[in-house]
Parts: sequence; C-alpha cells; structure tokens
Amino acid sequence: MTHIAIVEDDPTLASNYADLLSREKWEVTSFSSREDASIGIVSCHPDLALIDVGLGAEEDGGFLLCRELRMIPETKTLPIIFLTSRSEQMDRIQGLNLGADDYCSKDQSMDVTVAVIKALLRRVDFSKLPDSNPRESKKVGSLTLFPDDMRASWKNIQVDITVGEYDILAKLARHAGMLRTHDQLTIRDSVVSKNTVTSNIKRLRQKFEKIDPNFKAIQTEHGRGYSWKKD
Amino acid sequence: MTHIAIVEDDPTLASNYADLLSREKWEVTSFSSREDASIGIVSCHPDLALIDVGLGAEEDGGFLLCRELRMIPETKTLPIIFLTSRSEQMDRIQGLNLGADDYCSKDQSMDVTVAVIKALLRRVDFSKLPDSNPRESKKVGSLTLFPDDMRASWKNIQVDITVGEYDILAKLARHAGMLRTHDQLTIRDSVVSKNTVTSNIKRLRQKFEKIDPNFKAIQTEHGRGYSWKKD
DNA sequence: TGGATTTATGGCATTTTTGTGGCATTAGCG
DNA sequence: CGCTAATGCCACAAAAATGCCATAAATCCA
Repeated sequence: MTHIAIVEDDPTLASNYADLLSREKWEVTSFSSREDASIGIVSCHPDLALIDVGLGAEEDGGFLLCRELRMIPETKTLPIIFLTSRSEQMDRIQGLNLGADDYCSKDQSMDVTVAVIKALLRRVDFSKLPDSNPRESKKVGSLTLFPDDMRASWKNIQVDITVGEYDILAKLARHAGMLRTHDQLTIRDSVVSKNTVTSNIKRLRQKFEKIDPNFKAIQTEHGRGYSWKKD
Repeated sequence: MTHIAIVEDDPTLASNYADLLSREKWEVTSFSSREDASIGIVSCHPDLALIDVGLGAEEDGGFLLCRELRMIPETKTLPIIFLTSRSEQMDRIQGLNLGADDYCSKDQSMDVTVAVIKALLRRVDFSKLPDSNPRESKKVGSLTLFPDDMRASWKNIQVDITVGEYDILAKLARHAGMLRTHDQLTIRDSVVSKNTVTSNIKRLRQKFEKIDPNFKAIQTEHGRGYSWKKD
C-alpha cells in the first residue's frame, strides 16, 4: 500500500487531508511538527511526503524540514510535495530549488492535490526496476506486514486478510504495545458504527487463530480500545 | 547534455523559451505543430518535453499530443510539462490525468518554468535505470513479450492482442508476482474510465484461455488490483 | 455478588468490487 | 471518405467484502 506522510500543524487540515488520502486507499501517517516529522519520516519511510510550508512558528518551517530531509541519506530522494496557502511564485521556485518535487495550493480543491500526488507517484513508479524491488515488508515480532500488496504473514505463514482488515492490523501493529482507541482504528468517516471495528477485530482473530490456535497478539483493553502485544 | 523538446506554435514564444533553456546549457529542439512533434519527438528522444496546451487550431492540441505520446512505447514515460495560458484548475487535473508530470503558466516568470523543469529532471535522474534494451523480447514463465511489435506468445503460441491489451499485459508480467493497482495499470484518466482496465483484463483472459483453457496467470486481488502469477 | 456496560460471536443484509456481453465511439488505414 | 478493428462504456450478474444486529460472554464497579 502506498504510504504517505503528512506534515501539517493545523489539526483540522491535517485530518481533512488524512481523510482524503485514506479514501484513495493510501496509508497515511501524520506529523504535526518539524521535529516529529524529521525523526518519524526517516523511520517510517513513506513513499511520499506532503509538507505544509508554513509549519510551526517560523514562516517557513516546511522549507527547513525539506532541506533537512534532503540531507539525510534515507530521505534524500523522497518525493516531496509542498502545501502552501500563499500562492506567490517565489514560493514555488524556492520550494523546488530546495529539492521538493512540486507544490499545491491549499486554496484549491483537494482534487488537485490528489492529482498531483498521483502524477508524482506515477513518475516514481516508472523508474522502478521490475526485479530489483524486493517486496517491502515490516516485521513486528512474528508478524510481517507487506504494505505493497496489503498482505500479512504470521510466523511466515501467509494470512488471507482483506484490505479493510489489513488497514486495522497495520494500525495496531505499527504501534505495537500502545493503545489504539476505537476511533483511531476506524477506517472511513467516523459516522459508521463502532461494530465495524469490532467485526474486523473478530475476523482478524479468527484468521490468525486458524493458523496458530495460540494467537493472542490482539489484546482488548476493556473500555479503552485494543493493542498489539509484541512477542 | 540534457535535451529538451518544445512544442509551441507561437514562433515568438517558442524562440523565447528556446533562448531561456539554452542559457541553462540544455539542448533544445522546437516543434510548431502536433504532427511534427509526434513524429519528431519519437525520433529525437529528448529527456523532457515542454508542450503548449493550446496547440494548433483545436483548443487543446497539447492534450491530444500528450495522449498520443503516452501511447507510443518510446515516449510512454517521457517527462512532460504543459504550458498553459489559462490557469484554471481543471487544466491541471486534466493534464495530470493524461499522464503529464506538471504544468506551468505562461503568465508567470520563466524562472518558474526553469525551476519546474529542473525539479522534474532531478526526479527522473534519481532513478536512472541501467536501461535494458526495450526491443529485446522478454520471457516470463510461459509468456514471451515482444516489445517491437507489441505481440505476445503463451507457451510458444502467438496470442493475438491489441496494443492496449499489450500495454496492460506488459505492466503485469514485467512485475510478475507483484500487485499492480488499477491506477498503475492505466495511464490515462482513472476517473472517467474505470472500466477500461477491467475490459482489457477481460479480453486478455479470453484470448489466453482460447489458447490454453487452463490459463490462470492473471490473478485478481479483490480490492487491491491484479497480479501476474509466475508459473 | 448483581446489574450495568463493554466486547465477542454467528448469521445475515448491504454495499462494494469485479466479471460479462453487448453496443457506441473512435482511431487507423487504404 | 468509408471501412474495420480497437477501445471505451454501460447495464446487469456474480462474487467478495463490509457493516449491522441480536444475543452471549466477559469485565467492571458499587
């Protein structure tokens, strides 16, 4: 699954973007400060980063972050798109010169942002070698997540889960040991009933137990939510 | 030397751009009509093309050209930047959906254009692949692809497929075993024609099954996309 | 311990996604 | 210009995924 990082300090906007991108079936990780982002992005290695230019107190925290990321080997070539509320052309030039790939005005429709992201992802994809790309995977104890195709395996046995299930599983496992509330595990709009999460957890457990009757990694924290127990 | 193609029917503008780009030490080739460009670009294989949207008599000759180029194997992944005098947001989305990489308004300073070009070149450069000869036939299990004439054979029996079908087949088979999303299998607009991929998959399966009733190499991964199963 | 609340479960309804055949439109070519 | 094949589009069918509900079980707290 394509993984996109958002760096935006306005919580409302951040969640708007998160919603929008989730709807495109992309995995989203949000950061609200430059400090969080520069550490987090390196460790969660997203496929693309969406960065608000006017981040933090400084007028151009986003630019600083971009410069920073471009100096770190792991993120030297990370596709970066700037979000800007001001639409002066200097911004665009400055951003591009710092090593960003493109920019989007926050004033326009978010459809534009999606189109820009898609175009950039396509460009990056064009140049992926067919064979030299081993399937990316993330290991959390006995669990292995394969974001590329939204699959998972437990003790090296492939578990046959659906995309919705993967979504929840990934959210749990990515934050292993930490509590995830119902809301945090909800896939789409928060309008849907809470049973949805419950149902998916149920199905996940069933599928894992079919492989390993002793499976206990999904822990329910009564009244709070769920968590993934590292083994 | 980086080689850039300009497609612009206003001679004054064309020469302005040519000057500007030459100043960046880039080699420039200009075309003034869609017809010239579609032939010329294929044969002079530039590193990037700058295309005026309002090319020729039609209001959107540039779009037509882009679509054309995206269907020709040699220019399928050519970096394309649109030049537009109108700056409506629909233009940007439409252009991007046609497979372009970015756009620039002709109203702004040309410095912006240069910055955009540089950003795109940088992105392409990040991932220069040791180009394998695209003319060589490629074998993937029982399947053999012949890029020259866009044909394919299955167990040494020639399958009579069309270019559009070849396109999708190649994308699937070249990434054998890996998931290809709907978006990845289509170059053009994914909003208007979502069934296009489905239709082509359908036809491909039909044609392969006619040869080999047991054909199962195209696997659908529900909610994810399709993949080619190695045999 | 008992009642209130939260979570688990199985089954079923709904929604989403994919497959199929047919037809309309378009591109390519002589 | 007109013919033919390719392509895209649509409506409906089939399959899969997802959400919902009633009820059972578990947990919490007074």
